[in-house]
Amino acid sequence: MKKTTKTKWDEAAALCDGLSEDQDALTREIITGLADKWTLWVMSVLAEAGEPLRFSRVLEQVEGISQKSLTKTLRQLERDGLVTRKMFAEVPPRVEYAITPIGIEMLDHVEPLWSWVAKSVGRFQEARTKFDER
Amino acid sequence: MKKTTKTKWDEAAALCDGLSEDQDALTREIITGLADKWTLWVMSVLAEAGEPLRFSRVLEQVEGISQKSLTKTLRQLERDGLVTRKMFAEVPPRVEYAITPIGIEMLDHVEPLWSWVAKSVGRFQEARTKFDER
DNA sequence: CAGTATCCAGATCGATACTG
DNA sequence: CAGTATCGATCTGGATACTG
Repeated sequence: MKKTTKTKWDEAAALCDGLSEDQDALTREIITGLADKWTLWVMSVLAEAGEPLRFSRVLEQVEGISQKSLTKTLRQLERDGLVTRKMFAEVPPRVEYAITPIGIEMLDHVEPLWSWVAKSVGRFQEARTKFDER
Repeated sequence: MKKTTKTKWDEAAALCDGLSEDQDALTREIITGLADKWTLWVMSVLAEAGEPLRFSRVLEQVEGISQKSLTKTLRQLERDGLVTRKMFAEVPPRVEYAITPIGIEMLDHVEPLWSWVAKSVGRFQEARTKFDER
């Protein structure tokens, strides 16, 4: 019973065994980062724009985000190579952010999961209702 | 430029538009929950076990988790219908947790993303190195 | 055994004010 | 314009102690 391959999960587990401690931790960190409040939203805004956007454009399009959180989110994304930051030596200053190819790849891999959750949301609602009315 | 379909992301966006506010929020919440420190680990332990596990077995197998965090994680998973909790009226008490079919589906949909990140971890390391040495 | 209750340290995030 | 600095409310998670 324990040795049958019940889920595709085992494949991922095998893959992880081939990673160093650091790499495994980084993998987790990237996944965790994805679920941070604003990360996906910011990335999708940049992806949908299809062109570099200034800080203030992003700030507008990601409704509800604070300047501070946007700065932090963009720095993290830049750090991981998911977006680029280009500064122009002008007055007033101009900074443009754009999604990178890896960033797009990332979104493409997140999308199926997201879609599945969205499609399954009815089942989750049901589960919660049942749970709550006990 | 803006009207071309550049990413699969647009599909997900379209899907989300068909959801109510509540459903959209719940979708996000499920995704966010996935990235919580212990969620995936606990789920994969239950999936790999292939049979119900007692609280203390899970506590052992998820190294480093505290009792409190495990309780919280399991409650959330139970609430969303991803694991079941079965209590036996015995002394000493026995409680068994098992992954549900939806839970397995969920893991199956997380796995491709996880694998991609694991495979791409080298590129992320590179990005960070470059970022740090500036 | 399987929790709950309590305390506490650290992280997070928004709001606000200030600067090159 | 695009940040940084700072403060405070909120949340998170671990350690510890206690209970049906």
